[in-house]
Amino acid sequence: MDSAVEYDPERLQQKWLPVWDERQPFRSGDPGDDRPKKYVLDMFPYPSGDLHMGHAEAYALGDVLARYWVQQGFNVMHPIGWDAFGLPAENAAIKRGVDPAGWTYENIEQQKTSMRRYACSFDWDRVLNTCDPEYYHWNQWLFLRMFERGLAYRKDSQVNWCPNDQTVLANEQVVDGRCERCDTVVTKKKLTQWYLRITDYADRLLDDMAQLEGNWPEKVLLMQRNWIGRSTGAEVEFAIEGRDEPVTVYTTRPDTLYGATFFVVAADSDLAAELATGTPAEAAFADYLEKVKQTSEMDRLATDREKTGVFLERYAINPVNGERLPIWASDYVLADYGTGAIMAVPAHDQRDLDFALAFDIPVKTVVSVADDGAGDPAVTGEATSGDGVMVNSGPLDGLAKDAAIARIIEVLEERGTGRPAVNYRLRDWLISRQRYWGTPIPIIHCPDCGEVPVPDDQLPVRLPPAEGLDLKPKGSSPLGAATGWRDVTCPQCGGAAHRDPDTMDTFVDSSWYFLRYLDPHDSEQPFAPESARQWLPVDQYVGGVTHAILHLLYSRFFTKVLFDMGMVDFTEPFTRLLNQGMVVMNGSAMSKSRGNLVRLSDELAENGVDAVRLTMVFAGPPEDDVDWADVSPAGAKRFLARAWRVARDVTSAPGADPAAGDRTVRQATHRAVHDATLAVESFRFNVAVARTMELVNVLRKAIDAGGADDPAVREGAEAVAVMLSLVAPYTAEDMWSILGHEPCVALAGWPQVDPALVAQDEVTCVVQIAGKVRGRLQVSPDIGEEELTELALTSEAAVTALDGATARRVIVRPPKLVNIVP
RNA sequence: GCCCCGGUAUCCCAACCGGUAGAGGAAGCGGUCUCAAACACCGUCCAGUGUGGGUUCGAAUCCCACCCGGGGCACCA
Repeated sequence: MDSAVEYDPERLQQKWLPVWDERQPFRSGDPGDDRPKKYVLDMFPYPSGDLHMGHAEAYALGDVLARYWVQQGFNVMHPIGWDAFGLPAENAAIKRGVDPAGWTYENIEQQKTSMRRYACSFDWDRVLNTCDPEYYHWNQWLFLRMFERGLAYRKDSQVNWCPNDQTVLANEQVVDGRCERCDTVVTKKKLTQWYLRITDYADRLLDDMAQLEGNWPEKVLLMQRNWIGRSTGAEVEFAIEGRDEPVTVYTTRPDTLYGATFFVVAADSDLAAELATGTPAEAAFADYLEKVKQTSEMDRLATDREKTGVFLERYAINPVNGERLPIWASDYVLADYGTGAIMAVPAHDQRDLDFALAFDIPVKTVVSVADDGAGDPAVTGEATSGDGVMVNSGPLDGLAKDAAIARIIEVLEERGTGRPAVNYRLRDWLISRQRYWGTPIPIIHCPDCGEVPVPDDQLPVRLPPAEGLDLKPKGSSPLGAATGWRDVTCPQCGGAAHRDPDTMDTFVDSSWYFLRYLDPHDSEQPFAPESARQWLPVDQYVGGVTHAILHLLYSRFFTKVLFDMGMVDFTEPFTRLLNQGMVVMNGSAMSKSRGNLVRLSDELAENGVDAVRLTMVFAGPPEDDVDWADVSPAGAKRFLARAWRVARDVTSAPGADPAAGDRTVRQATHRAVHDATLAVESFRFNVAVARTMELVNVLRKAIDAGGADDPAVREGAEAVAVMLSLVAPYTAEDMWSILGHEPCVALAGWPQVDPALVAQDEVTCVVQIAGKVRGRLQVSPDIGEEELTELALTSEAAVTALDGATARRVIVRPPKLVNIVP
């Protein structure tokens, strides 16, 4: 051993990083590796600046699992890459007047260096950057395959527009009416944009969640279910007076059709405009529409907003009873859900009731709600939406809700004026972005041929250099100004044409990156299907809950499309999901403006990589937030030093037979390993660490009591080194070395547990009298029920309590408890 | 408003199927080391599990109601 007799994290980091770089213990691509596979995936980072505390937590947690599976003898693929396209990088580049590419690659290099030092078990041969042409080439290729299948299409519609970022946003990127990135209030704009037909997959996205049940956080599944929002009901056709074509509405409550007293069309729909034209209400409608357009998305979302609308002086005819229903235009009906028109049943729908009461429209009860005293909705102002008995509903009278729904659908189908229908909240995924730093959409617009795909052999369509382009957001893509890039000849007719100037949403990049890790340099295909069969699906995915809808939903969608294309043989990409919490400070998110930012680099300098990693893992359950004010990296460092000194103080030779050692110490070791194993497998990493600490305490005491040369102490110290290798790789490696072993401790193998040493020799049995602990017995763990009863009844506590009487009842739970009820 | 998760010592957190409430850490306090201090080491104090009811021989754990905190959904017909 050298002169280093004290624990020095900095020294260990400098000592071992080069050794690992040389030995590459985490390579996963070796042919002939016959270990069973595990694919452990961390969500890849965005290269905006250096790594921060949030990265430190996420990657520490993922690494525990990856390293654990390696120790358990698996061939673990644990890759890392960079999600390198996107607005933050571009905005930062604009601010500094530099090229987004240069800026991005510099950040990637910096993060890569930090990441290596942070010592995660990544396979560095598999690194990918989504902004590399060799990556986005395959974004374009996949886009074209979707285009061929009709899954990528262009349409003109009202889209979400962020006035700050000057680009459109997907529905998923609008949170509470604001831009997910910059918090600006989102407005609407009518634009022709590219969409991916994710709605075609709505049912499968919903139904395949059964595969994930129990392996994904319930919360995430619930959020996805809500987001997809499947509802079942019926379409009903209403004839319109003075119009040839009927108008179809969607309703989940066709049973209440007899209760319809008016009809509403979305004010901003084409249908509303058409119906208003030529009526006395035309001017009033125009005024109203103007007002609606000025209402921001924010205000529109307010739940207790007053109902507004305008009567169009037109009537719809109820197909079941011929009643004339006045047609109103209102903004409480959405143009892009269902058909943009509804039948209004005020008695049994709160929104319709609010509207009816505001405009003095009759309310007609058709469901008699059970005798719970619910009054007439028109009087109480409370619509009754529950089950009940149908009344005033012709052939439906007397039926309950479900029967009435079935019956009315039959009636409508017979007459050809209705049918069962399913609707979704989910909308198609808008992927066009009017920004520079993204994947160019590989379509050429030709005046004669229309939308022409760029031929595969001309991919990738590379981004033109940013130099000379004005990247400032101005509502149209900067690429449109790159004339040399934009103007091309049509691949079909050879005429003058131009490239689509938009770039793809960066969520396209991350929707399939887990497949590209198989071979990030494959120049023939996005990934090799046979490699996918070997490695996929991902066994363990680790990432923040912020992506509960967006990224995870899109990835699931892409996977199903790839399945349909025959490129993968599974339908769900991520078998198990762990959501880690955030790192906060004094209960709130860290931010510069709040002044509560903790710099990762400071923490690493102060306490070392291992102590920071340990702090993250030990703070609590991984899903919980880590409050940096509540944890103690200094304490973590102290513990690591204690553990390290235990190894230093071991004097027995490597290979000494532990069986010759102290049995109590051995029991402590085997129990610690046993418990830690269960804890890691169930994501209770903090508990696994606590068990390791406990063992270190035992070993310290044993050494201080003269056991430095006890082979059982060596056995324990080696177990500590291996267990610590999941969390504190530098410390663990050095301990392993001090204990006389060659690197790498990461490959040492998880310690075998001897069940005989885990079992207790003797356990304390509690003797309760009427549920209260009154005595204790030392008994064998496999004591029989009868023997234990006998022992308990003759124990001092029992004899005193019973005072000669017979127990009324004796509950015996060997070996730990006897409860005597006198 | 609806749904989900959580409330255990001063703080962060453990507690397998209901069976002795405490594993681990932090802070505090006392001590050892030191000229002194820091570090380190040793020892030690601290709760009856948010509140109220119920089930049970027995409840932190199961059930009901409520309070508090966090999260999700919220004109989707």
